[in-house]
Amino acid sequence: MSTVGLKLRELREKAGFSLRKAAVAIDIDVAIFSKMERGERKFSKELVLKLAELYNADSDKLVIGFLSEKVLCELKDEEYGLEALKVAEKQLKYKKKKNDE
Amino acid sequence: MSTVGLKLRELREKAGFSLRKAAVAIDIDVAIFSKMERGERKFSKELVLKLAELYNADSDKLVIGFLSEKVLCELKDEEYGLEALKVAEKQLKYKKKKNDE
DNA sequence: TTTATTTTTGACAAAATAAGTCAACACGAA
DNA sequence: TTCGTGTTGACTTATTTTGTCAAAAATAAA
Repeated sequence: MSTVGLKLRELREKAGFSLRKAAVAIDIDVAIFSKMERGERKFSKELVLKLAELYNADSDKLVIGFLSEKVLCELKDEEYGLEALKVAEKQLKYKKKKNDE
Repeated sequence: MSTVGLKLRELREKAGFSLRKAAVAIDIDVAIFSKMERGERKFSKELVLKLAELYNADSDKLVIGFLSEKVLCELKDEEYGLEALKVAEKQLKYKKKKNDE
C-alpha cells in the first residue's frame, strides 16, 4: 500500500531533508508531520503542494494520490464502493464535458 | 442534477408520506429532514437505509447514489478529480481481487 | 377569508472530529 | 556524553457536524 505519506517520506529522504528541517520549511509542527508521513494524521492539499515544491517533485501526481486516498478512505468498507466510484466518474465526466462546451 | 435527497423526496411522495410522518418514522427532526431532502444537509447512510425500507425502495441504488454524491462533493472543484477517481478505482479493484482469493 | 397542515428558515447549543502545542522518550552516530 | 533524528502521548484549541426549537412561509382545507 503506497500512501501519499510514504511517498512524501521517500521524496524527503531523497531530497536530503530531515523531518525537522522539512517541517520548519513548510511551517508545521514536527510531531504532526511525523504522524502525517506515517498516515496517522491527514495531509492537507496545501501541505502536499508545499512539499512537492520543496522536494522538486511532481505535484500533480502527488495531488492525485492525495485525493484518491481521501476517496478510498470513505469507500474502503463499503460493499458498493466500486459501483459508487463508477457513478461518480460518469457524473464527473458529464460535468467536465459540459464545462468544455 | 439528481441528488439522493431529491430521489428520496420523490419516493416519499409516491409512498404517500408527509415530511412530518416520515421524519417521525425514522426518528429525526423535521427541520433537518427537510434540509436533507433539499441537499442543505447530508444524509447518513443509516438514514438512507431506513428510508429505503420505509418507502419500499431499492436500497442498493440509493446507497450507491449516496456514496457517489459524497465522493463527488470532495472532488467537484478538483482539477484532477477524474484522475483521482481512476486511481481510486484501480486500487479498489485490486483490493477486491485480493479479498476474493 | 379563516383555519389547519405542511414545509422551510434561521438562530442557537451540543457533540464529535480535526488540528495544533508541547514535553519527554528512544535510538544511533559522533 | 552530547547531538541530531524520529516517535509518542497527553493536552488544548478550532472547526465542522449534528441536533433542538420556535416561528415564518407556503399550501391545502373548510
